[in-house]
Amino acid sequence: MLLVNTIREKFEDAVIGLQKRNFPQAEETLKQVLELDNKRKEAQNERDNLQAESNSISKEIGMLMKSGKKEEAEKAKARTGEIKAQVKTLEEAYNQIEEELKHLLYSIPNIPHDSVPAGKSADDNIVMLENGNIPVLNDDKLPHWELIKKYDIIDFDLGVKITGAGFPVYKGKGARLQRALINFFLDEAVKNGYSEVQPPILVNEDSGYGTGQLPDKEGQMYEATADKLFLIPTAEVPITNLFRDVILQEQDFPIKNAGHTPCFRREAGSWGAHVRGLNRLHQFDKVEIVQISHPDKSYEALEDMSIYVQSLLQKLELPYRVLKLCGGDMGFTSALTYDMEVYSAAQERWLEVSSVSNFETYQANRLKLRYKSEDKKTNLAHTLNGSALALPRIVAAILENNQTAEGIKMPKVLVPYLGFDKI
RNA sequence: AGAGAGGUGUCCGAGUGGUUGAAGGAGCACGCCUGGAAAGCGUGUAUACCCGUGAGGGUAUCGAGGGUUCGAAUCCCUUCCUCUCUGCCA
Repeated sequence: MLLVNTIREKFEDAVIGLQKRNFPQAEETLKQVLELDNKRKEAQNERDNLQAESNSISKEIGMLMKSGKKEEAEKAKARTGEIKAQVKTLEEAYNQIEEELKHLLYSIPNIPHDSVPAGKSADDNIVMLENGNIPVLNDDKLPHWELIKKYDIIDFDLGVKITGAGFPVYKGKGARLQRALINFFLDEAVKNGYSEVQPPILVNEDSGYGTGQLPDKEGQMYEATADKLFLIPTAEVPITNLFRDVILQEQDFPIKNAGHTPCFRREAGSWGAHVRGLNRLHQFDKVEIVQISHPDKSYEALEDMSIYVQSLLQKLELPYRVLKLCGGDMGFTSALTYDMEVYSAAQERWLEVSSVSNFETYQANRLKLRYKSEDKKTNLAHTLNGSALALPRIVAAILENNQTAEGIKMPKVLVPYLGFDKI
C-alpha cells in the first residue's frame, strides 16, 4: 500500500498518477487519506497523553506500596478509575480510525511511474520492440489444441476426468517438454545470478496480504478453508514473502531469487473464445524471478530482468514483442510493467508469456521489508518480479510455430534437456 | 493425532505482579590504552507511531490476539510455532 507520507509530500503527482490508471475520484480519495491520518494523529496524541498520566499514577502507587503508605496508595487508586475508562474509549476511537485508514489505503493502487502512459485498456499499451521472425506456415497449419491431439502429448479430457476443465494432463513427450522447459529456465536463472528456491505452494493469509492478493482478490485463489491456506496464483507470493518482516543490510542488495512452482488460478468468469487450449488454465507451471532492490537501483533491475526474459525467448527462437503497459492495464500493485508476448503462428496472435514489474515500495510497505542505510536509517526496499517464464503459452507457441509435415521441431537449446529433437 | 516442556532484544540467557525496554554475557560500533594487535577499560548498540527546529520527550511492543489488575514479560483464556516422548506416515 501507499505511504501516507508520500501522498502528503507528493500530492499532485499522486493524483495525476492515479488518474493515469483511471482510478475514480483520485483527488477526493487521497484527501480523505490525509484527513483520516490527521484524525489518527490527534487521536493518538489524546490517547498517549492520558495513558502517560495513568502510567505515572501507577508508578506512584507502586512506590507508595513499597514504602508502606497504604492509605495514600488507596487514594491514588480511586483516581485512576475514571482515567481508565477514558483511555479505553480513546483507544477504541483510535483503533477505529486506524482501521478505516488501512482499508482506504488497501483500496488505492500503486502510483504509476512517470513514464507510464495513460490509457484505458490493452489497446493503449506501447509496443517497445519486436524481435524474431514470424514463421510462414502452410494453409494446413493447426492450432496447438489440434496438435496436442494429433501427437497425443497433452490431454484435456483426462484432466476433466481427474479434476475439471483447465487442468490438463501432459503425457509422453508433452510431459518431457514441460520438464525440459522448467530445467532450462532454472538453469538459465542460476547462470544469471539468481539463487534457486523451492517455496511452499500453499500460503497463509499474512502472505496473501503481503503481496497484495488479499484483501479483495481472494476470489482469484483456491482456498484450503479447513486450514485457511491459499494455493498460490504465482510464486511471487511465497518468494517475495520470504522477506516479510525483514531488515536487510545495504550490502545484501541485490537479492535475486528464482523458483519453479505450479500456479493455481480460479479465473472466475474469464472464459471465452480466446482462451482455448493452453491459453488459459487453472493450473500451470511457471518459473518466477524475484528481486529485492535498493530503491536507487530498482529501475536498473527492472531493465535487467526485461533483458533477461528476452534472452530466454531468443534462445527458444520465438518471435516476441515487449509492451510497456498503460495505466489502465497495469496490475494493482505495480508502478511499471513490461509484458512480453510471443507470436503464436497458427492462432495468429500474440500471447502474453511474461510480465515484469517494479512495485517500488508498495509491496515492501505491506511486507515491512526494509534495509538499514549507511546513516543507520531504516527505509523500505523495492520489490520486483517477473515470469521467466510461464510454460503453457510458450508450449503453445513452440508447437504451433515449429510444426512441419514431418513433426514438430524442438528449439535447439532444449534438445539436450529433452533427449529428442522432434515430436 | 495424544502427553509433556517451552517461545524474552543480533545471539545466549535472567526474570512468576510494581520506576523492567527488560539483569548478566557474547557479538557489533566508536573511543582510550598499545610500536601494532590481543587483552583490558569506557561509551553506545531494537522497531513503529506521536510531540519537538533541535536536544529530547511520550505511547506501544518479551510469538500473536483477548482478559484480570491502579500496574502484566510475569496471572487467566484463545491461537500459532518449536522441542521431547508415543502414534501414524512419504
